[in-house]
Amino acid sequence: MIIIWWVRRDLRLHDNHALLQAVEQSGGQLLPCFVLDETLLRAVWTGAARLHFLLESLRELDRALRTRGGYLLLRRGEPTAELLALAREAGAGAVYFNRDYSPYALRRDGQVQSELEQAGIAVRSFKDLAIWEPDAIRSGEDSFYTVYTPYWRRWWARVEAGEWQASLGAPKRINTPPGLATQPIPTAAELGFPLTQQVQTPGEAAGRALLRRFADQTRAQAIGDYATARDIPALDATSRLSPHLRLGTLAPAACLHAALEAYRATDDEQQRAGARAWIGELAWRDFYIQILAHHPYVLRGAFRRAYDALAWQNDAELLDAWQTGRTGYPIVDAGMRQLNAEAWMHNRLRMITASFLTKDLLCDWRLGERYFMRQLACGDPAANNGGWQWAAGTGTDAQPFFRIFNPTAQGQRFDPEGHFVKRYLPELANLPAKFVHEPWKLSAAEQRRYGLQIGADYPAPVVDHKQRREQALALYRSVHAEKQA
DNA sequence: TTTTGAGTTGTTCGA
DNA sequence: GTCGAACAACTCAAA
Repeated sequence: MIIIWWVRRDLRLHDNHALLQAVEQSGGQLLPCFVLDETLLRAVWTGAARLHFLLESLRELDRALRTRGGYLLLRRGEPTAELLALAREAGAGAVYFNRDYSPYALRRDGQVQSELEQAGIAVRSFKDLAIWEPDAIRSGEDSFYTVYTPYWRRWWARVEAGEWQASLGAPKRINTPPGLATQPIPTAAELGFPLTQQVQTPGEAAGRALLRRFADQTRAQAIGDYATARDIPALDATSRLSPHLRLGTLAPAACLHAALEAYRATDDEQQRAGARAWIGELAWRDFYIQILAHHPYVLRGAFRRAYDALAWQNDAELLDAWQTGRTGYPIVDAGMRQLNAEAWMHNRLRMITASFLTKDLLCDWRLGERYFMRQLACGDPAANNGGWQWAAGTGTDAQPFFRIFNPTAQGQRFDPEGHFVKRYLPELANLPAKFVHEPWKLSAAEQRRYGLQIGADYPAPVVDHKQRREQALALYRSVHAEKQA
């Protein structure tokens, strides 16, 4: 039987559950098909960087398929219609794909399943995107967790108990019938999304190489140092795997497998803590996938609905200053300029910039959420929404609302010498460490000495943190008072 | 059913 | 400069 492998956000040949099953069941008679869905091209959350990463990874996937006797079929249009047409054209008896859990994906996949089955075509889907799927981790009451820590305990207990197993490997030989209609893979620019960012290398080979670099016990010790070094943005101490996990050029299962090897290979408690911290990031990913699957309304409003009443100011000029990295707070601006330049931002900076937009600029977290989605190669609705709601204090964990990041203190704590800030704000290059996170404190003479005129070469702070902090506290208190009323 | 302990990542203030 | 307490109340999860 010929089987269609419906390629979605699993752009790889290794460790791919739907692909492995499809090859096994079809004896290699496989039609790998990606449907470029016009709905996604029109979505407000789509950005050039992620589209570029997707398309170039598809190009690489096609090349990899060709070395094994196959090729990629690219279709454009509505997935149900395209898959149905392809199945009829090629005489395929089944469609296999890996499950996805966003509201849009669930709706789309449900429709594909029912319409194809009505047409006599079998549909099978597989766990692949998550380590544990949304329904898999339940509390004692058989309900779903909404707090991370107990979720993590259960998640990790099941892994440690050996309940989790990956099926790893790649098909050696694929036989795709020749002569089927396929379209050339376009570039992002050809689809109306000119690329302006320096995006990291897409594709499966790059993803696997990054994981090897990060997990390699003998050389980098990167996983082992992760727990402490990951907070220093000037260091290259994070895995940089987020876009690969977003588009599936690397398997989450391969990540967990590598991290468990590192974890089990040592008795050194710091090393184990580092590995566990990184594994925790995979659990966070599952956690927010699960939150979105069970509470799809979070894409429209606050997880804790009372916080929908927050009266944001949404000042357009302040939002623009934040987006373009011109707030006058160096650690915030460096983070935003990293995002704009590279379609990626260090996690510590994501927290700092998100806190600043919501609690210093008093802008709705959804404005930041949308901007991140457009700019990030790794932008994922579940993780991005979870992160923003956490920063805004509207989300799953009961973060005290008075936990407001101080951009100066955060800079001094996590970038004490200003190495990171200076990399993205060259105008601050001559400043001594003492001033690098508060350049507005330079006297006129010092501004001349260091070649930096505040207000001309670099902006004065657009808001006063101390004052805005009080305003944010009052804003959140007002919602709290309303809840009591 | 009731009770109890705890909750990713922080800041400020005053001793 | 360092340290500990205060900053609120609420909800979740499990005993």
